[in-house]
Amino acid sequence: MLSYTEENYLKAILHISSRIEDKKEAGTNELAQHLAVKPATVNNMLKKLKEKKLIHNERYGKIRLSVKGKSVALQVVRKHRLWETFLYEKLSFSWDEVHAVAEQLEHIQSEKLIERLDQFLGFPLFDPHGDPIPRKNGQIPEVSAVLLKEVALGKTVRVVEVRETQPGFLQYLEQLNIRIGTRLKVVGRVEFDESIQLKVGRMGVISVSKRFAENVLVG
Amino acid sequence: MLSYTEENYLKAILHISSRIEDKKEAGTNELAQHLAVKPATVNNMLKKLKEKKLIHNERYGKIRLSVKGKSVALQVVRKHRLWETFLYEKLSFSWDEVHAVAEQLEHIQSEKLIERLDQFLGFPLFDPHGDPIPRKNGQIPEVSAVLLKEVALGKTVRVVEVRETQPGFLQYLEQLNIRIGTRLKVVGRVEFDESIQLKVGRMGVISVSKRFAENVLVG
DNA sequence: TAAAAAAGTTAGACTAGTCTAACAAATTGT
DNA sequence: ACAATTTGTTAGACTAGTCTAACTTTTTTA
Repeated sequence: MLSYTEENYLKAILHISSRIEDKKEAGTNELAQHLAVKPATVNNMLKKLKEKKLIHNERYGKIRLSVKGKSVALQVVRKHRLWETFLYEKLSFSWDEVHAVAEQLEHIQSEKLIERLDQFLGFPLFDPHGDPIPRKNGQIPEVSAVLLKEVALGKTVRVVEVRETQPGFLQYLEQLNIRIGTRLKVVGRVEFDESIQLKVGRMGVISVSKRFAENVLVG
Repeated sequence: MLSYTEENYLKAILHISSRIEDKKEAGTNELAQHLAVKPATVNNMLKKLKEKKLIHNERYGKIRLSVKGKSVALQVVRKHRLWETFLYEKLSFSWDEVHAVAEQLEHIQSEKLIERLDQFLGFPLFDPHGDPIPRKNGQIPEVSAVLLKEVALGKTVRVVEVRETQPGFLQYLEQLNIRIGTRLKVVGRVEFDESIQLKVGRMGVISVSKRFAENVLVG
């Protein structure tokens, strides 16, 4: 049985190494920042995770999850996203409130609880932010989605997932009336700052930044 | 914000000191046994709890919760019992499975979560075991109820609680048109098998078993 | 009522997870 | 290419919670 802390390290490694954007392996500093601890602390923990064969890592080298480590991390993510779904759908939490509480709930140890919760929620494939919920066997539902940034002018698409989960961003989306499933039409592009003009549902046209368009996935 | 461990100590003190049977104050050994740690460990923790003004205790003296300590302990119990109710009612856990998982869930920190859970469950006053669920303000629902079995001949009473909540039993009650609030009049008793004759509402007389009468609380 | 038993306390040590400060290796940017 | 910067490592210390072993106080009982 892994500790709360160990689980968090594995989850953080998974998150960092599955960010496609840049490279694909986690480093000590990056991990430290992600977990809000000091690099020395990370280093210390890496030694333990290596001994437990949950990660591969050699001195001054990058950090990779072992098969076992990845499986644990995926189960933690599964629990996190199932709880988010529960909070959102059953307890009417708002989009931006679910994350913090799910951070705690994801560490509850009970196979049966998760099985039953999954069932109670109707075996959802995606959480309220549109992120895929790993299955019990570690499989991840496909998200055939594309960054809003990549969508051709004139196309109409549907919001499928939101990358950035900080409350401020989610509240902004809420304010713009954009949520999972909302239809968007790309009606313009501004070269100068790479911002994009969108028609939201049947409302007016709004302008969103490049950064915004990199954090919304559509399909 | 108290730690998981501190909360457990307070809860244990509350439990021990509210067992009316014997005396009413907790001792170091008793507490140690209840928490599955050594007396020395308890002693160590008592020092901390005393500093934080959560308990009253002097050298070689008994241990009592302070007002603040009791309030914390009651909230932990509240959370525990709400989660038990959730597991039982919504996730179909059985009577004997709920406790272990609720032990973990009771330490999740989120006011809102508990408020919403309470609401989601319909503000229950008693958990699946019939134990009262302390309210947000620390008030404990009165259990001024009596087993149907104990009711004197000729008396009319109202169903207050059902101890046994297995589906079969509940379906049986449904069939007899008995639910929370139903008026019952005890119109007869059979020595031989301790069964009881009841008049239900303004319907006819029925006969229920001893076992039945031990699982219905009235007041 | 005093010896035995039970209950409670203290000192000192260990583990997990964290920190700071000093140091070492790798990367980068002219 | 090599100095500067970034990244990673090590040693040593701290806190929370636990332990064992030795000790003290209180309670029980012969």
